[in-house]
Amino acid sequence: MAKKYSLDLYKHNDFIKMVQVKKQMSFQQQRIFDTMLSTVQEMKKTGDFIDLVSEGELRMDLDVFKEQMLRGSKIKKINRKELEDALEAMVDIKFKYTIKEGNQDKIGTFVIFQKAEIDFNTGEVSVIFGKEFRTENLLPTSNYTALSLEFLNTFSSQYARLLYQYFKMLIGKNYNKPFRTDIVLEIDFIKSLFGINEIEHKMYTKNTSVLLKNTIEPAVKQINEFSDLIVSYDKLKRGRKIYSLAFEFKPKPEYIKPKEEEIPPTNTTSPLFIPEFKKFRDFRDWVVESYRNKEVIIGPNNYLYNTAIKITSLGYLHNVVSCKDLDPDSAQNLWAWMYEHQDRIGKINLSQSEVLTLNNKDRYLYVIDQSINKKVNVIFQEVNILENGVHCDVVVKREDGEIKNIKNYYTIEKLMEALQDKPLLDEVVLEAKIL
DNA sequence: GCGTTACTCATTGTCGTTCG
DNA sequence: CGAACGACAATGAGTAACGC
Repeated sequence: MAKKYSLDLYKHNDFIKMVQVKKQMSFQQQRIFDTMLSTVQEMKKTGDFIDLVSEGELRMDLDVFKEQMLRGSKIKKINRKELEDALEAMVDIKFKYTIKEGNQDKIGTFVIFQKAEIDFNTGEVSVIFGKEFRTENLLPTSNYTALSLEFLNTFSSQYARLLYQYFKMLIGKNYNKPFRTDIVLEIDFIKSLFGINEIEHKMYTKNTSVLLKNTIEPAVKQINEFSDLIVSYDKLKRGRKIYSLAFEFKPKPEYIKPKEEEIPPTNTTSPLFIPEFKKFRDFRDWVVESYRNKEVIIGPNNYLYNTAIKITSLGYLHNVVSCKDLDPDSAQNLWAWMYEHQDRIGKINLSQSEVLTLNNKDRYLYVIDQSINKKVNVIFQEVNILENGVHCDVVVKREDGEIKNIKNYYTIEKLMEALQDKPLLDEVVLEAKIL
């Protein structure tokens, strides 16, 4: 087992230590314990936390503490009675231990918090640790992951709390780049994770299926229902014996989004309706006003198909790919082009095929018409780039209005060379054939 | 704020089934 | 055959919602 999980163990050790402490707590005690940890984390985040832990005392801000108590909980307000209960629950937390190493054979218990006090005048929650309790066991949480009280407090199953925190630790802080999204856990490991032992939970040690049904199953159900994770698992069997569970856990899609979410609002929330302008001046003023700090067009004439242009806060055109403002001449040309192609404004999610089609519509191609075996001019309608990204199919219109296809003949590069603004007469540029 | 009620969770246990 | 599984029930503890 040590071999199998060696990758994670250094991180897990801290966590397991924590869990073993936690498993001895009642549900309420777990809640208050987590509240305390997240208060510390929250204060560290805002820089308000003064590290007094080495002296065996911890001071927390009462408002932050209350805020954390409320997170994810159904209660709307914390009153004095609830604070009293919380303090009582805290001081009641004990840790039982057994040592059996070499000559040593001891059992014992110690309190984790000797004293917990709220001073309403200074607005402080102060906690004094029991002498035996090593504070480094308490605080590693801040190193592996931020507690998600929001979700933790929606769970009514204590195993859901433990399992969820375990997965969160493996995923890490970044939803988009999870540290891990799957793990195989041996049943013995799960028992230690949940703090299940032979003396206190006979049936869970005797009968694995009962263990799974009563602990893992409801925990996974609650995590899937209430939290930001989706969890599934497979039972791995040796013969009939379940020896391990293979878990898969991923952030729910709606929580991975933030990156994508940032782009659409800046790009597509632009005015949906684009008025037609008869005067260039009006057009330009409207575009600058509507698209300030936003991308306005993609792949305009003479630019690469994926080059997006945006309007800077000062109203200048700015090439997003090269990160440069356009020089005055280019800007003037592009403004003129945009005025001609007003339907392109705001469409910034176009594919290469769409950009080339829109940019070249109604230009001319000079080809051989096989049906009459003559060279003719046809009008470019549409291009579809093939999967290889090099060749393309082209849709053209004959003079009589009939639509024809040129399949897989042109490369994109050759097509661009072949397209002309005016009909050609005698020169043969290329020998593309239409049937 | 208090007591009642309904519900969920945690744990143990029984019993029949299945598969090695 | 027997070990392990799985369905189901019983029980106590804890919690939330409700009405007074």
